[in-house]
Amino acid sequence: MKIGELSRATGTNIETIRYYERIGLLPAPDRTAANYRSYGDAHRSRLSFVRHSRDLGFTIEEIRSLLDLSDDPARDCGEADRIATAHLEQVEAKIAQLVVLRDELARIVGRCRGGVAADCRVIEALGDHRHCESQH
Amino acid sequence: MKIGELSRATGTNIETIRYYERIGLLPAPDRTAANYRSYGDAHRSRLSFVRHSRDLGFTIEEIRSLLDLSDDPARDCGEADRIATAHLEQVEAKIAQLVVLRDELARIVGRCRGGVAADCRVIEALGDHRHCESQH
DNA sequence: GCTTGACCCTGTAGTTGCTACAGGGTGCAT
DNA sequence: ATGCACCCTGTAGCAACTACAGGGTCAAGC
Ligand SMILES: [Zn+2]
Ligand SMILES: [Zn+2]
Ligand SMILES: [Zn+2]
Ligand SMILES: [Zn+2]
Repeated sequence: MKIGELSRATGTNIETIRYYERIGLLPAPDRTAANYRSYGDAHRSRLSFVRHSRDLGFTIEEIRSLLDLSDDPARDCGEADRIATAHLEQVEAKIAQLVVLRDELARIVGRCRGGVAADCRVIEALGDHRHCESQH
Repeated sequence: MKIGELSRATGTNIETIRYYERIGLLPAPDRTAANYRSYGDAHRSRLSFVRHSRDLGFTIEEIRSLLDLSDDPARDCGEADRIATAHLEQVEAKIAQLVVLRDELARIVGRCRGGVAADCRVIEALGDHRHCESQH
């Protein structure tokens, strides 16, 4: 499989595939006589793992650890659990933070009654946190 | 006011203040004989506006537009409203996306029963989106 | 046999919003 | 005069890509 096929098979940008190779997330594949990268099924499933994990929000370093783990099938899977649980907690924290932001923004947007910038409640609210009802 | 005082007054890193000046978000202040930046109240309130807007998640370019608007008090404030409303919608979209992610992650994490990596349901789920119940 | 177009290669620079130096100058107290 | 806190410029780093520039390869069609 050439890089374009792998790209289509996994929905990954070609430049991203080369990037993953450069940072050591994907192993360097064999090359054809013309120096083209030549991938097999193992590459495809490894890249799918990476993309799916990225889609779920894991960082590259987290994925690196998860790949190390799955490369070593006899190891205890506790670390995978820890990484995934920590990530879940981060997502929850991020949601909580965005919800506070959303409520504050909705309050701010709702105050605009039109008119000139000098009288705009939106601009006033952005200039002074004391108009806010939440910490953020 | 020297840059350190402005930094303390607004809770902004000194390097960040210089960065904002470099990208044209804050006007270059006067300098003392020793070439130190010297700020006044107008700078302080402009920087507060910037920081507060950043805390609310606006991008630098959005803040640039908002500042242009507030520099021109006779202009109609409709654009401020549009920027803030668009940003609110983005925050809502991001929350919705993270909620989907959180639910999927919670499902994945909940499936780990311990044991070796070869049998881990977390690693299995990360490798194959077909185990997922949502699009993400 | 020669061109056209799709594909591939390397290497580098750009994105966002900062943050962290390195290597130097200034100002005040002891 | 020497320490220390503070200031200056300029550059490089972070995450995770993305976008070229400038070149090579290969099969199809004329
Ligand atoms: Zn308004
Ligand atoms: Zn606020
Ligand atoms: Zn497990
Ligand atoms: Zn999935």
